[in-house]
Amino acid sequence: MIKKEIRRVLTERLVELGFNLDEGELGVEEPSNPEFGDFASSIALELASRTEDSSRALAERVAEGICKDDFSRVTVAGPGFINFDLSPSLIIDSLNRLLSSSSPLDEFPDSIGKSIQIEFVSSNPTGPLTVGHCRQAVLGDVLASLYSRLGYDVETEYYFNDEGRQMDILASTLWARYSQSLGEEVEIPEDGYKGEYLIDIGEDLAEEYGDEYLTWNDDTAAFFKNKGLERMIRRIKEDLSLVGVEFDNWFRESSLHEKGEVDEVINVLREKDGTYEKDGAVWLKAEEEGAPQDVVLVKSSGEPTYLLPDIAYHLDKFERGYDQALVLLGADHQRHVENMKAGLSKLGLPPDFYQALINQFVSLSAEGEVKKMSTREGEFVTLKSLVEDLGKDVVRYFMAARKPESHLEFDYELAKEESMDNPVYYLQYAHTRIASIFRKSDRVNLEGKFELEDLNLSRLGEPEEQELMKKLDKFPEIVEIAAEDYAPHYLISYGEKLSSLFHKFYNKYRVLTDDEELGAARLGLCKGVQMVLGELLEILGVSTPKEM
RNA sequence: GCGCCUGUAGCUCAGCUGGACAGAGCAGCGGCCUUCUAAGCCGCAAGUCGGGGGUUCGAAUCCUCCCGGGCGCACCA
Repeated sequence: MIKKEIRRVLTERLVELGFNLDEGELGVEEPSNPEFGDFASSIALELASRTEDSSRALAERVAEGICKDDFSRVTVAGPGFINFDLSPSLIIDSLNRLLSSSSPLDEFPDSIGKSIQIEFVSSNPTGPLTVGHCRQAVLGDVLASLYSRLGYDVETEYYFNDEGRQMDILASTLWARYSQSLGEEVEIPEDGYKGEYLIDIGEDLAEEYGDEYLTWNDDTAAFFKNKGLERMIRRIKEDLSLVGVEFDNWFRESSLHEKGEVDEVINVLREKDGTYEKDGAVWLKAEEEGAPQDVVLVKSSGEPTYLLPDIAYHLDKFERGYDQALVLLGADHQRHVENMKAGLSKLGLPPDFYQALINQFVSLSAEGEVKKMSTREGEFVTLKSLVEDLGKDVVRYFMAARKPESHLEFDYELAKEESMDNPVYYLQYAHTRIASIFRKSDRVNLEGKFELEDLNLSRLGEPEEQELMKKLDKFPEIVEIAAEDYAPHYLISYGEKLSSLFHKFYNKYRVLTDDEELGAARLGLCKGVQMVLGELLEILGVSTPKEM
């Protein structure tokens, strides 16, 4: 990465001049105006106040001493910006490194000895997954890919409640549906789950078990609870696999109770003076830890609230040895996050262990198709219907395209009808076009490989070619900051820009030309673009078709 | 009322840890296919970055107030 190199050179020079500053703190920008070079630093503007010099004079002093080998130009502009123009050889080296590596992210080690656990979706098995869950599924899955590319040890986990009131309601509703499908006059419970999915499962069970369970008793209740849970989890897994998401672990809340971890946590919290009793309930002293107000851990009925097992769950994660636990939660859980932090802080966990990424809701631009879809499905648009209508690639792309903390307005019309204008195809098409060129080229063997030794990349002198090479160089940094900022959408912005540069290049120049040396160099450039775009699409979980 | 998120072109949104004249896609208008797939390219038009103050050499970006939208403020999960 050239940017890192510039940062290093600049830091070195500043140290030489007697400044001591933290590495990485140094600002290096990519100016929007090409006149200001490939990279620019405003460091002199920031540091000038510490010296006798004007910012302009300081910039000049800094620039003077910078080794010029890697740059065709180092200039001082405006009030004291230092602008760098990269030398062609530096850019070509970068492409050369890419072409001789097995992946654009080779520079990241396979393992950095850090681990992150990512929990997402975690919807309780009482209904089908919706578009909201779908966004989270995609975000979580992409983040997991990003971290694993960076060398983290990554584990994804789905946490679900498998007992308690919700499961009882699931059981009684399912029993009612089962009975109905056998012709019995049974009403579903008032607070039951009304969606059609339980009718299907009820019918299934009726077919499989006949009238064996028509009488409601403890055994029947247990039977439908088990079956309901099993079938719902199966459906959730099926839905997730439709968008290409698979979890490493499925974690049952009941296992925490079985192992006594919930009781243990409340005891530890008591010991650490983190709780008190009021009105027959046990409260967490959350306010002391920065939460807006104290919250109930154990109700006066003796039942734990949702918070307590979740604290126990995260202690469990901590004890499993992860360095960091990231949880994706919907906007309505913001308060819960504050309570969790308070609870974990009382337990003495490191403050940065628990990380929550709050994502805002998804709304569908409600026209035509969408409305039909929601009446068919009941109250909500399901993940399944969305993917069946639009396909995995489109859904994943759209769900990852916005920053998580923004509302996502899913443009259904654009996603569905406009195959021509649909942005997801734009990236895929760039990748496919390259595949097509390779098919036409006799320099490329069947595996898409070609000889690198005789590539003369210095033939790539056109501005479009230079731009492409520079852009390719930036990919690893994009992956890094997308992971750090929990911002998968950086990949989308970058990918659209890279594809755009490629399409422009493709339109203006021919790759396969009579000038063999030039053609070979351009094939090399195409290969680089394909490697980066392929890696990017793979992280996003979007396919790379050979033909479109 | 309080807290979190959000308000950028007609629409949907980018804008990297504040940086040098604000970007993209869609929609609109006008061009480009005997040559590697036109799912593409080129051009035109379009914005007081919600509004007012402040910090700074420099603000869409930081602080503050106001206005508008989403979510939350349970012994629900």
